[in-house]
Amino acid sequence: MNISEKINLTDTTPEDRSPEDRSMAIRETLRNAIIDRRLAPGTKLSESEVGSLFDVSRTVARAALQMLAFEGLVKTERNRGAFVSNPSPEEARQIFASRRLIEPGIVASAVERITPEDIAEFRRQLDEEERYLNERGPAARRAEIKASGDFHLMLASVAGNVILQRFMDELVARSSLVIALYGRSGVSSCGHAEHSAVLDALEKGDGERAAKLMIHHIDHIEADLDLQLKQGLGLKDALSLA
Amino acid sequence: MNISEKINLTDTTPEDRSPEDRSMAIRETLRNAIIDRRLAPGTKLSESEVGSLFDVSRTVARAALQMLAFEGLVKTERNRGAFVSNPSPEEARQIFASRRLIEPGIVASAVERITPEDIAEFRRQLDEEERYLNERGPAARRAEIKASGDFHLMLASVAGNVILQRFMDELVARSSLVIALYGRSGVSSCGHAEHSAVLDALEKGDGERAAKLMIHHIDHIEADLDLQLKQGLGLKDALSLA
DNA sequence: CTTGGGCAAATCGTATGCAATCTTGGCATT
DNA sequence: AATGCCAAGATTGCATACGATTTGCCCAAG
Repeated sequence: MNISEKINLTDTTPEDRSPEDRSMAIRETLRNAIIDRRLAPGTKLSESEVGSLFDVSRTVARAALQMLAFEGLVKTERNRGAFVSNPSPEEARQIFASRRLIEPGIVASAVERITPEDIAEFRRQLDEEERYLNERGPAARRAEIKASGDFHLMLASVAGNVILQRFMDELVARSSLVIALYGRSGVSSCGHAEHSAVLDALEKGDGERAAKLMIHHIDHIEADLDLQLKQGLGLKDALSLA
Repeated sequence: MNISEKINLTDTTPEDRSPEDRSMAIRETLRNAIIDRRLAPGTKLSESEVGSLFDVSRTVARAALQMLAFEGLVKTERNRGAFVSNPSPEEARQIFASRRLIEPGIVASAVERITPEDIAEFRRQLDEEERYLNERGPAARRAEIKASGDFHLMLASVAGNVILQRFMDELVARSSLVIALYGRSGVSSCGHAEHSAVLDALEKGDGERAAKLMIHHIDHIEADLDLQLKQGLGLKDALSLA
């Protein structure tokens, strides 16, 4: 199967494609394709394929894949290639444990720095979320998941700590993979309401409450997963390759 | 100045130098050189220099530098090269803010998983710390700083969350850079006692107290820094290049 | 003496070639 | 029929070559 159909090469604007750093642009495009599930876990991303897709040499394609490997979105196997990550249930648990630790802190910072303009921006974002929520079809689903993650990333951005922001970038992206693999229900139907609630608390300056709501939100997301570890077998990776 | 004298190429054992992943080994060696200050902030690390030093091509040297750039230990400037990071005071604050957020959580996980064998290992580690503390000379200083960071990394390891462990890897390494730049006193003379106190609390199973001690410990480290922000100029990077 | 332009050196960005390694299909053997 | 083995194909790992960009120096002009 050719992955080219799954990748929208135009979702990075042409002029951000500055004279340089094409590998960064490729990383971004692949990242987006992965987090909104156009590229399923287990998909092979060979250097030559990626390279020819973006019309660059293997060198720069490789650089992009290395970056993705570093943030845990792809796994590379020696002399075999790069594959979209297939997080284990244990990894999933650790991802959410990390989020439970970090996000309340982000909320606490955000409540002190958020501006009315930020609030308005958040409202727009939530409206968009809701719009996708009411649409049908896989495209809307994907957009909804993406938008849902963006809420958390915007929050991290408002918090103003670029290090935590990068950590959240990684955690949100990997969460999306996990949800793709282990999610059971119609995703975050509850998620939207919870996002709103967090934002309301932030607007009132009630950081305490916002943090609590955020933890509950994360709990709910994780509770919606089916993380039975039918592990113990090393071949479960092979089985989930499909 | 040649950086070769500053790098101990043998500090990775020859046989861990498996048939492959030389870039990983190079990254590790450079990392160690950076975090214990043999390579000062601002030092230029050109691809060819690193390559010839480790007797590899620029390709693999470049991969190592990319990884270091990803974890914030070096900064790369387009068409100019890679330089050991020169964290700004603001970055320093964000690093410690992140640690204040993450480390208490790590302690909380660790207290539930720590074994008597772990405790013994920690004691050994603290003894080593103390030994360096009582020695004189820059080498002992460097070793002390390294050992002090290792305490936090061991804790993360015991906590059992590989994601947080990786975050801590980055934060501890960058902290070392920050201390090198902004530290004022005889480093962690107090640090050792505080490490012991945290361990004691862990041994007693008092996670609450251990977490509090850890926060105070981080506060003390940061309080020892001189983080006056004479910023506002974009060229401050150039000034601090020395 | 200072300033501006231009040339040379150094360094990075990228493409490509070759060797090593892994996978796959078929064939022989049990 | 099942298993083990071997050769061919494919893919990565690495090195090197070439072009682009930046830097620093030197010299000339003011």
